[in-house]
Amino acid sequence: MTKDSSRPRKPKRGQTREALMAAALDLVVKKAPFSSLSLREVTKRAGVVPTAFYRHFPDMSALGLTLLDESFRTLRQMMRQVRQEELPNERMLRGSIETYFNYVRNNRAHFLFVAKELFGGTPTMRNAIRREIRMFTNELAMDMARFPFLNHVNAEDLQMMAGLVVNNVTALTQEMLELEEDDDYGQQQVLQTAEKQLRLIYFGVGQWKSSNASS
Amino acid sequence: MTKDSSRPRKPKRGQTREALMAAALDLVVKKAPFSSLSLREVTKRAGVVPTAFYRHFPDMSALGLTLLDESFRTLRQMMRQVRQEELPNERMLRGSIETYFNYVRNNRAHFLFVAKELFGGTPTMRNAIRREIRMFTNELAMDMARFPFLNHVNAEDLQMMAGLVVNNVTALTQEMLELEEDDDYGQQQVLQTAEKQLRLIYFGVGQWKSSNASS
DNA sequence: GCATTTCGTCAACATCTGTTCACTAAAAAA
DNA sequence: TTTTTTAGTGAACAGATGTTGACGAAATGC
Repeated sequence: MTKDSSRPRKPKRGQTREALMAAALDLVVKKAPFSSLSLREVTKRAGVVPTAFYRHFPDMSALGLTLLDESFRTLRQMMRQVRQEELPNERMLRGSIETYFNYVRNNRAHFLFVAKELFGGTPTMRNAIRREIRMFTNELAMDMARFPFLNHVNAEDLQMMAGLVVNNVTALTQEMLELEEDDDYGQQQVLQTAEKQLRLIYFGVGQWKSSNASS
Repeated sequence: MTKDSSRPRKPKRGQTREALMAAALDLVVKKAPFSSLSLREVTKRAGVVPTAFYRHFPDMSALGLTLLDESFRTLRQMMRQVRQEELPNERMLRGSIETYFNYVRNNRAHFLFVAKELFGGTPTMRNAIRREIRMFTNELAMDMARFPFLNHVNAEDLQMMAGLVVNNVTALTQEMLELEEDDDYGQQQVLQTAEKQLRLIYFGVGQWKSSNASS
């Protein structure tokens, strides 16, 4: 009986970790929130046996945190790049927005993952995400502090303004994620809305007087 | 053999439906998103046997939709009440905000449920929620259209402005829900931020000129 | 009063879950 | 090379899951 002399049935060795992460991300995109994925489901999609999972992660929540880290690592570096491009003014707005939303478009899976975990995840997960968002807010506030025309605005109010921007961009991102991947018209629509809304905020900021309580 | 002559072991009859809904809501608050609740879990907490579930709902997702309806029914009526209280101006802001956030505080469970389903739920669920939110946005835009000082703003831009407000209030609501129920300081903080942010938007709206494309 | 429908219980099923343990092929270290 | 460590497989477990069907008590209709 001619036994099959070549047996590279599992030629991939050392790539299982990445396969697991990709599988999980995939399932999140086209099925359910991460919190409701089962270990077996993920391993099945990754093409490995369930027990192989434990060679790479102690449990599902560890996978989740790793995925979260991956999601934000690339996002952070993009944000840094956007921030040091130009000094902000009304003209810069459009460019930044386009850069950001293009990034969202090209990293749909990661954003979907984060969006679903922002509320559906474990407390640990939720806190991690909120910490990142707060960090973005802080950085934005610091950037704004460097504008001459915002000199008279105190730190607390700068934080408030940055929060307003971040809240809105977050909401628009979620709106964008709900659209079909090929719905170019809808995406353009969201982008235009975003630009207008940020410009409106920009106007409001110009009118703001920090010291007022009720005068 | 003295048999127990009184056997009111399950004296509650006809209240199971409410018990199931309450149980589900309870579990959502202190455990996990609705999507990850199991039928057995819910019935156990409701104090009934799993099969009793089917007397009231065909499956879990039906329960979810009912819960969603309940959540929005009370919210809608409150919004209507707030809207017809006064004509909006800067002074009205504080009152409306307080009313709204008090309502959030008193209906924590329902809001938590909605927040977690907004992204974690099934497509059906998500669409239902987004439709409600869009309705609020539309109503707000219609209210704004009645202000004299917004006469020169076209319908599309009114929609955009209303969207900005709703986005932000939604985000702040979520922030509020993340706080402990007895964290009075934190809640007050969010409320103050909300007021400032809405006032800033109010300023921006005052500066807005609809017709401008780039001039 | 009796008949019927409503509504909850109980037992049982097939399926899926996370996790264990022993085993082995491949890769790295010696 | 030989040895050791790494990273996969496979069988098996106890428990939880959704759903079925037959049964009975309470509520309702007549």
